Amino acid sequence: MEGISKETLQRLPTYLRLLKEMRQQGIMTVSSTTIADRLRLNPVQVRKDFAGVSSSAGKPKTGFETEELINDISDFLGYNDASQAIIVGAGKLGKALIGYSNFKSYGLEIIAAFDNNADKIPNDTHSIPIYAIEELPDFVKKTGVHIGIITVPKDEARKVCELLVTSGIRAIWNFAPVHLTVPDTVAIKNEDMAASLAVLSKRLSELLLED
Amino acid sequence: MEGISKETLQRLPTYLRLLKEMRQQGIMTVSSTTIADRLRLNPVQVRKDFAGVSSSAGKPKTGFETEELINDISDFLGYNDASQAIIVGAGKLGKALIGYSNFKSYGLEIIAAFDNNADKIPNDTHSIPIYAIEELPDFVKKTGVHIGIITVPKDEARKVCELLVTSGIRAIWNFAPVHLTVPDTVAIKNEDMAASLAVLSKRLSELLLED
DNA sequence: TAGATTGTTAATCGATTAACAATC
DNA sequence: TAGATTGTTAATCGATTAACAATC
Repeated sequence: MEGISKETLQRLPTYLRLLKEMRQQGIMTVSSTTIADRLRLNPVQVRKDFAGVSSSAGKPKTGFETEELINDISDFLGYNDASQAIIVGAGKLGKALIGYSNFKSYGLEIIAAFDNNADKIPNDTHSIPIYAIEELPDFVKKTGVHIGIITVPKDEARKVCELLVTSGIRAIWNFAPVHLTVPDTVAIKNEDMAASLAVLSKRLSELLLED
Repeated sequence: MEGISKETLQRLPTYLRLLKEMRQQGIMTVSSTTIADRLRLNPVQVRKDFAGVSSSAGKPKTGFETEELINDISDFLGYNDASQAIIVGAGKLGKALIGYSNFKSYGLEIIAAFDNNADKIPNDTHSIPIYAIEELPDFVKKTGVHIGIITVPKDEARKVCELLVTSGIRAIWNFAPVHLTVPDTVAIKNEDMAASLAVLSKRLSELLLED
């Protein structure tokens, strides 16, 4: 229960995707070796990760039941009971995330968007309402929503973050290119494209040197 | 030079942002303690990270020169000579990334987009051309572009990835919710929203339990 | 000088992996 | 039975942090 490291936690969604893919192919049972091969991981690591979240043991010689693993991991990640979230900033990135239908299968349901120019924004395609940002605090209080997603330009991000915190939001997913900090009573995940890009670029330049 | 861990590498862009912010405020010199406080890190870690990328030492009692650090980190990350990239998939997310003007300051220049329905896509706002996907291999060969960004729906991602690899792309930044694997001669970064969300959700539920 | 801050060495911590007995 | 695969203990590896002398 407690023994799950952050690293394990981050691998779980990847396992889940692969397992679902395998299930679709009619694969009923899968070994840690197979999974490790597909994901370029160590089989011992895979087994340890599974042991942390799944009560059902694997069988020597056969491996794990695909279906059981899918259930256990989904449960552990809370994919079966979605949490509600609001998003602030209905620009391109905001809309992309709103339209990203997969979120629901990841246990996240975006129920409303907020924007400075709520009235100017054509509410095409999307089924969720867009409100003026002034209505945010009341909305949060009324609905008790816990998660806020920030997709505003970087100059507004800090202000929006504060507003979310004072309104009672308890978890913030920040896509603006600023490092936001919050009180200890609030969880934050700074989604840092620049950091990802740095890793990729570095590997690329190593590869190019090898040629 | 080689001594840079992946973790350090990922922290560098964060340092850089903070340092630039400070420079704008006219702060000429900064201590590792100050930076650590702002970013919730350990000051020793900050100093070690700096030592890995910057030749200029800090001065006891005063700290580091903001400007020098900015230069050294920017150089190290290659932000001063942008790499060219192409993007495959000009849907909402693709357009959001294309329009994300900040990339250039991160050393990434997106020079063209490719899409199944290139002709149907209104090439609004954006200055880069959108081509049919069939033209991708020739384009890559002609321009020698190294980096490919995948923003197609998940069912097409694998196919697109293969196309990129066979066309000669050497680094792939994948935003589709699939775990892609590539030959060792190609660098890949699977941008995994589900993994980020898992970490955030877990912290949130821990917080809510504390209440 | 006294005090803040540096750079570095050593200790700690945690995650990954190797080794191996158990078992289907 | 023989062989593949499991779960777990111990060894390894690497990153973080504590301790501290050096110095502006």
